[in-house]
Amino acid sequence: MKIDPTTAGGLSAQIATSIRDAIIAGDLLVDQRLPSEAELAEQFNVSRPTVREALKRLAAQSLIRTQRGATGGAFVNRITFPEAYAQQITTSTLLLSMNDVSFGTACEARFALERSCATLSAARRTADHLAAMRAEIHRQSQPGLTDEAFCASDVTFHRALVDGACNPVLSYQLAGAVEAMQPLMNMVTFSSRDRARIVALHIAIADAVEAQDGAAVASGLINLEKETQMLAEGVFAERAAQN
Amino acid sequence: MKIDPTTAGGLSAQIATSIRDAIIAGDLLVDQRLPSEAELAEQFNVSRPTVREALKRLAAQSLIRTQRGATGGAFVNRITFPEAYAQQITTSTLLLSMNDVSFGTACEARFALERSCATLSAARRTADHLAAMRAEIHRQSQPGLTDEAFCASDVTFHRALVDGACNPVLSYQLAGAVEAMQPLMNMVTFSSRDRARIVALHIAIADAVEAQDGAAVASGLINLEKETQMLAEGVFAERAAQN
DNA sequence: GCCAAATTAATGTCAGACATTTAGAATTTT
DNA sequence: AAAATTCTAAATGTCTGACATTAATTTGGC
Repeated sequence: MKIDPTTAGGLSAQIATSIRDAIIAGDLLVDQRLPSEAELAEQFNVSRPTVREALKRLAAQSLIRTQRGATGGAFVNRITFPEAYAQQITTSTLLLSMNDVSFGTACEARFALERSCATLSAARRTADHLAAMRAEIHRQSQPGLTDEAFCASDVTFHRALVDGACNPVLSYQLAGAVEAMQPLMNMVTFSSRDRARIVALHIAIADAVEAQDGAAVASGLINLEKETQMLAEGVFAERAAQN
Repeated sequence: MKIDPTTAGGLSAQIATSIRDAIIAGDLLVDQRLPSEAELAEQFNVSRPTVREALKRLAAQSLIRTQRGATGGAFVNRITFPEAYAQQITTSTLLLSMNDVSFGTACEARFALERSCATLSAARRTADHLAAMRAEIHRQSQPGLTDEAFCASDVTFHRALVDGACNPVLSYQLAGAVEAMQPLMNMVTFSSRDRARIVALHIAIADAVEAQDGAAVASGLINLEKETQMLAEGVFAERAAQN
C-alpha cells in the first residue's frame, strides 16, 4: 500500500481508496481484522487522526465496522442486504431531489423496473406476499388517511409485489427505485376520487398476482403508470395555472 | 441540532446523521455552505477532529464537498449521476461478492431488469446508441481477445442498450445491475465457440433495436439469458467434477 | 489604475495525552 | 478445584493545541 502525498483529494481519501481497493480485490476478506490505527498510521506514514478519517469514510459505506476493546479494531464488514437497501435509497432519493428529474422520467423508470418483476412475482409469490398486498389495499381504502400514510402504504404494496419475485438481488435493486419515488409521489396529493381509482388498479394487480397471471400483472402496472402520469399532469397543470 | 452522548455509534456518527438528515429534509440546500469546522465543533459541543470525522463520513457518500482556502469550507454537494453510478456499482459489486448470491439469481435479476428497457430503447435509441452496440459486437468478434476484455465489451454493449432508453434514472438504476455482474461473468470464461453464440445473440438484439422492434429485443434478451445460464451450468458442473 | 505582496480564514495534518471499552489473565473466595 | 472477582493490557474514541497549506481578499507600491 503506497501513498503519494502530492496527488489530490487529501491523504485520508487516498488511504481510504487504497484500503477499499484491497477489499474489492479480495486481499482483505470478510471479517478479517485490519491493522490497528497506530499500525496503519505507521504503514502509511501519517498520523492517527488521518488514518481515522480514512476509516470513517469506509465505515460510512459499510465497508468496515469497528469494535472497541482489547480484541477490537476495524474489521472488513459483510455488507448485508438491509444495509445496501438503505444506502441505495439514500443515494437515489438525493439524486432525484437534487437534479430536478421530471416526474414523468422518474415515474417511467420506476414502473419499467417494476414490470420486470411481474412475471417472476406472479409465478413465485407466496401467500404472505399476497396477504401483505391485500392488507395495504385495505389500509388505502380507509378514509381519513393522510397523504403521507397513503403514499407509505403504496410503497409497501409495491415492495410486497417486488419481493414476491423471491429474488433478493431484484428486491435490492428495486428498493431504490420504489422508495426514492415516494417524495415525488407525496407532491402529487390525491383527492379521494383519485385514490379510489388507484386502489381499484391495485386490486386488479393483486388479483392478477393471486391468479399467477404474469401478463395481467404487467398490464395492470401499465394501467397504474398511465393513471399516475395522468394524475400528475393534472396536478402540475393546476399548479402552473395558479402561478 | 442536538446530540445525545449516551447513544450508540459514537459522536461523529451521530453528528453525521444529524447533518445528513438536515440535507435530506431540505434544511440545507445544494451548494449551501455549512458552518466552519470550528463553529460546528462549538455547536455540537465536541472537538474539531470529531467534527472532521463526521464530515469525512458525509464526503464518502458525496453528500458534501470541501474546499480549502479563505472562502472554503464544506458545501452541500449536488450528487451527479456519475457519482451515483460509482457508488451504486461499488455497493452492488460487494453485496454480490460477499453474500454468495448464486450465479442464477444474479443473472435472473440482471436480465429481468434489462428487459424493462427493451421497449423504451427500441423506440428511442439514437444512431449513436446503435453504433456503440455494433462497435462492441465487432470487438467481441475478434479472436485473441482476453476474457476480461470480452466481458468488459459485453458490459459496454449492454449499457449502450440501456442508455438507448434515454432515461437517465433507468440508466442509473441499471448501472449497478449490469456492472456488478461483471466479476461473476468473468468467472464463466468462455470458449471461442461459446463466444460466437453470444455474439450471434448480440447481433439479433442489435438488429431488433435497429428495427425498433421492442418485443424482438425482449425475446433476444430472454434467449441471451438462457444461453448465459446454460453456459454457467456447464462451467460449474465441470468444476464440480474436477473437485 | 493595475499588479504584486501581505493578510486572513479556512481546511489538512500532526503530536501527544487522556477516557472508555472489552477480552483475557491473574487473583481471591467459596 | 471451581467460580466469581479484580486487574491489566490493547484497542478505539475523544480532546487540546499547534503548525502547514491553500486560496480569496486586502493592501501597498508603482
